[in-house]
Amino acid sequence: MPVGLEITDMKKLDEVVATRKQVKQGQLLFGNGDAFTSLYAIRTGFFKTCISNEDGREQVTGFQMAGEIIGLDGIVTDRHSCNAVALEDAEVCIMPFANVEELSREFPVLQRHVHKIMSREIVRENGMMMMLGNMRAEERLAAFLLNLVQRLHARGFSQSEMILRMTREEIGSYLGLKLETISRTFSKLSDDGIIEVKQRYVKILAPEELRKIYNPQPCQTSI
Amino acid sequence: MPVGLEITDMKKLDEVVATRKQVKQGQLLFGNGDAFTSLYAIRTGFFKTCISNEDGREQVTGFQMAGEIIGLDGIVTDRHSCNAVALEDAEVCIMPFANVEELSREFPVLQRHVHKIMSREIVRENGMMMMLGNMRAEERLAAFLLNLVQRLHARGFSQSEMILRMTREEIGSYLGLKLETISRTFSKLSDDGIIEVKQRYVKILAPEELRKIYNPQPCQTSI
DNA sequence: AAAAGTCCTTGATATAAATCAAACGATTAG
DNA sequence: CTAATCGTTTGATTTATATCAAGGACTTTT
Repeated sequence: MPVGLEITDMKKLDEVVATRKQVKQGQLLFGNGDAFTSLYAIRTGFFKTCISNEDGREQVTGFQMAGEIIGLDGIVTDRHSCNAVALEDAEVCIMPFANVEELSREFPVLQRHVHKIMSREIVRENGMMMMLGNMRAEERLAAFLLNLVQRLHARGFSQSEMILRMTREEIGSYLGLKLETISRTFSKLSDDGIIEVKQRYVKILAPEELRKIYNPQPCQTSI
Repeated sequence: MPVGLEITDMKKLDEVVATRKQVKQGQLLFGNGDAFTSLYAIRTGFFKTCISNEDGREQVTGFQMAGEIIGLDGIVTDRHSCNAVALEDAEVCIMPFANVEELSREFPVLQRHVHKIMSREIVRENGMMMMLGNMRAEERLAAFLLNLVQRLHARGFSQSEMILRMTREEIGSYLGLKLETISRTFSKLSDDGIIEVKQRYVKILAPEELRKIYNPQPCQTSI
């Protein structure tokens, strides 16, 4: 799971911000099929993005927090292809994409910045494909927790404790697992003394152990 | 799996093309860690992109054919984070990214085009997350075959027959399955009269059946 | 404070896919 | 032409996770 310090994103994009918008917990910022007009920089709060199948299966494609940009999925077809749902009361800056493009033509630094944001998302999703295609439940959850706490730490929060904003079911959807498996894996990590879990509260007791689970040593082969 | 007619990509980007490059089957166009300088438009041939873990697990992140653009992963860190391997002798146009950005500032149409290419890749990877997180082996292979034949058809090839450029193992890596499962699933689809398979040759006999597997009807609930 | 609704945990069992193993077919090298 | 290699198929068995089921914990409503 690639990580980036997106916390400075907002600063550089301040100039293109037109207005702000409040989104209450549980509300949609945008939904599948909505016309695409703007990117959104999260100021406060926490979002999930998810897509759903014709037959109703849902896949969470990401969790986003302050300083991160959502809405990039809409550029290609001029319609959004996912739902962005606030998992807690949130505020976003609306950045009309026409403005972003206009200013990007004027300021190469902004242009490069926009390209990096999109490339970062591509690389993040490459990492997700590796997780979903190759890793076991424990590895996926370890990677998820490390990524989440790293991003929170970059925003000034603890590097070991956090309050999850999402349910076990949402974590499971993101990681390609069922909620029972998430729960069992939390319990396993807790039993092993690697984390402490109490509902939405998670404390990482042994970050090195967690990293080892995520990056297991290859088996030593003789000669 | 989202699809797009990327066949026109090259035309619009013709102006930024500096030079061409031949890549022999099995050779790397670029590799993980290489400095990022350029995007590449495939003129002829077929590529895979893949990433690998510290412990050696490999994940194929995409298969690319004529008209498609590779190298977007390198923008964010100025280094490539995946390997691009030619699965058959290929020729690419090298598009130095500095040129792409310069001309994008000059021509809004090109700027929009570049943004759409990146957004399309993000949306494609969202679809892959849905596949890897939610679908069964048969559904994944059906989606894969439909996507592949659709892209080939957009390039003037048959809409029912194709020669696969990749091994069962590479398909498996892409779809998060083992090669034996790919082989068994091919056999299953063949036994069901939906496709005809003979090594790398695949013919789709019942495209509607294949689409039904990909998009299974939700169970009819009473009332 | 009781009731209702979510969300979470844990146990028992089922299942899809992985793994292990062997043989087969196609292609390449000698 | 034969051997060797690589990719593929198929069978037997194992395993990780899903599914089904029940109860527990917290939160909100009344």
